[in-house]
Amino acid sequence: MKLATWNVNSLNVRLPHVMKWLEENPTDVLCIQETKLTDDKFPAGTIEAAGYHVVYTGQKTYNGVAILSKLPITDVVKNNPKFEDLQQRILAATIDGVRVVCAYVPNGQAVDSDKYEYKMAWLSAFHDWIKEEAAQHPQLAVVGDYNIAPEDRDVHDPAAWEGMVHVSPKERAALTRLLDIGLVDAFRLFEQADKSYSWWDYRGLGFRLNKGLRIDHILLSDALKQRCTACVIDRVPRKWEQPSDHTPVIATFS
DNA sequence: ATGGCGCGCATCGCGCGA
Repeated sequence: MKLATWNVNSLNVRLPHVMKWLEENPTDVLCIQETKLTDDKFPAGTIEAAGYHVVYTGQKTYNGVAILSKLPITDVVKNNPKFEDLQQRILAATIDGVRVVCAYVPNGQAVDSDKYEYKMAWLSAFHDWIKEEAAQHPQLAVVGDYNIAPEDRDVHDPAAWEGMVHVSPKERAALTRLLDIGLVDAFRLFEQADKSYSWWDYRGLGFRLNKGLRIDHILLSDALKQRCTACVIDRVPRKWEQPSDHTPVIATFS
C-alpha cells in the first residue's frame, strides 16, 4: 500500500498534474491540500473515472482538502469536531482498516500576526482531537501540509529562517506535542539525502537553488510504523510545467 | 527594507501563500 500527500495549490490548475502523477506513480491513497474549490466545482468525475473513490471538502479561493483512494472510503469526518472553523482544512476517513487524516495546517503568515494565533489555536485543538483518534484507531496516519519544518536540517538556511513562521519554537513545540501522542515522522524512519525538502518558493529560482523547506509530513502511529517500509519525497512533479510549489511525500506499507 | 512568483478574484491591483 502506498499513501501520499500533496499540496497542489489549486486543483483547478493542477488536476492534469495529479492525474499524470497517479498514472506514473501507482498510489492507493492520495491526500490533497489547497484544492481552492467549492464542492460543486470539485472534479470528482475525472478522478472517479481514473479508478479512485474520492471525498472532499472545500471553499472558494482558499484551503480545501480531498482524499483519493483505490479502496472504499468510510467513516468520513470533515473538520475537527473540537474546533469550530469555517476554513476547510481537515478530512478524516477509514480506508482498508487505516484511519487517514488529511490536514492543511494554517500558514501563520508571521509570528506577530493574528494568523499565527489562529495557527497555534488550531494546532492545540488538532492535538486534542488527534489524541482521541489515536486512542480509537491503532492504525493511524496523520498526513498533510503542516507548515512547520521540524528541525533545522529541514530548512535550507536555518540562520535566515530563525524565529520565523514555520520554524518558530512554539510551532515546533506544537509539532513535538503531536508526536508525543505516539506518532513518528515517517520520513525520518529511513536514511535520507541531506537538504531534502517538500516545498520551494516560486520566487528567486527557489527550486533550482534547492532553497526549500520540509513542511509536508506523514506521521504514523506505532502499528503503522511497524508496517512502513519506505518514505520518500518525489521532486519530479516540481520540475513539470506550471508546478505546485509543493511536491508529493509518499510512504509505502507492507 | 523590499520584492521576488503564482493563484484567485476582480478587474487593470490586492490578499494570501510559505
